[in-house]
Amino acid sequence: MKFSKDIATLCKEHGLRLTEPRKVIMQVLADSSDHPDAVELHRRVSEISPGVAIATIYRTLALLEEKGVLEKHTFGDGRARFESADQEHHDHFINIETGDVIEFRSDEIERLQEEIARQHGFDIVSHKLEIYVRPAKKGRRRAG
Amino acid sequence: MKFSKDIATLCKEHGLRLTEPRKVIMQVLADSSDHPDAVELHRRVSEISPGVAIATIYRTLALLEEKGVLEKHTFGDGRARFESADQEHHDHFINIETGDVIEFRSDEIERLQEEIARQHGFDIVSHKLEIYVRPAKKGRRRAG
DNA sequence: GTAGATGCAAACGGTTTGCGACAAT
DNA sequence: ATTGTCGCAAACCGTTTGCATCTAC
Repeated sequence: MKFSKDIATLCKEHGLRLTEPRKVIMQVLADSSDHPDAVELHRRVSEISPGVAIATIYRTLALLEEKGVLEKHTFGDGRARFESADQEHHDHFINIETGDVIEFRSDEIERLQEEIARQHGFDIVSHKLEIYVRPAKKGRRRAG
Repeated sequence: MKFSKDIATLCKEHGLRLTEPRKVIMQVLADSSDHPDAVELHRRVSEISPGVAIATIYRTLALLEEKGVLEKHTFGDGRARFESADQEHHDHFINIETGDVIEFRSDEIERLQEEIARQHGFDIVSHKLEIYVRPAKKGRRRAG
């Protein structure tokens, strides 16, 4: 996950103290290429800094979301996942066989959404498109 | 909410006993034009049949989902909501000012999703598009 | 009569919070 | 020194489950 600025700068800019738990949590996020949930994040953080409480993970994530640094997503399974908010908006494929989350973007879909919302008399505040997929298997006829 | 068949028939067809709680739960669902969550459903059921436990609500909903009679949705707030599964697929607007859920359908968006999934080497299993909206207010400059 | 369904209460899993201790500024 | 942050444990909320009882078939 890529942040717009380095960790110390992000904290300073948002009036957050640069504490050890925060450094580790943000570093782990920065080093993650997937979308870990809080419990998985806690596991990874604990490998580096065993004392960090899961409450601190949640508080830090909530804080970073509040500051607009992270975006929260909930992909059906009840657990929240986070990603950097400074990226361009995108949607997600969720590979139901592996749990992997893959990002994609379609300007055409974005545009259609705007159009449909307008037709219904709405302004879009945000949206979420999740496509649950499995790897394409040509000629596949039954589940295997 | 409209079911494809009457309640007795639905139960019989799926090997479910036609019990009093089930009759009431399904009747309340049939009479609902919105998408109540389990707790709200329990509240409505309790007005008619005060003895029904919330566990029975959950069990009945899970059973009906399993039998393909209902579809489960989770709109961000953590609570599951249900709708009849025999309708044509559609997506949802969620009015963030009122909590109302409005259904819509766009064949064009459906088609684009298929196309993009194919480009990524995926088969779509299901998908979920939720557009969080507020009523359009022309010239609106600040929140009110 | 029997298996399935129910009510109750306790358990669950993810998340949040109150509190006193602690440490970044 | 001040105030934000921390770890801990308990609370929370929606949901699920074990168990004894009940009831539709």
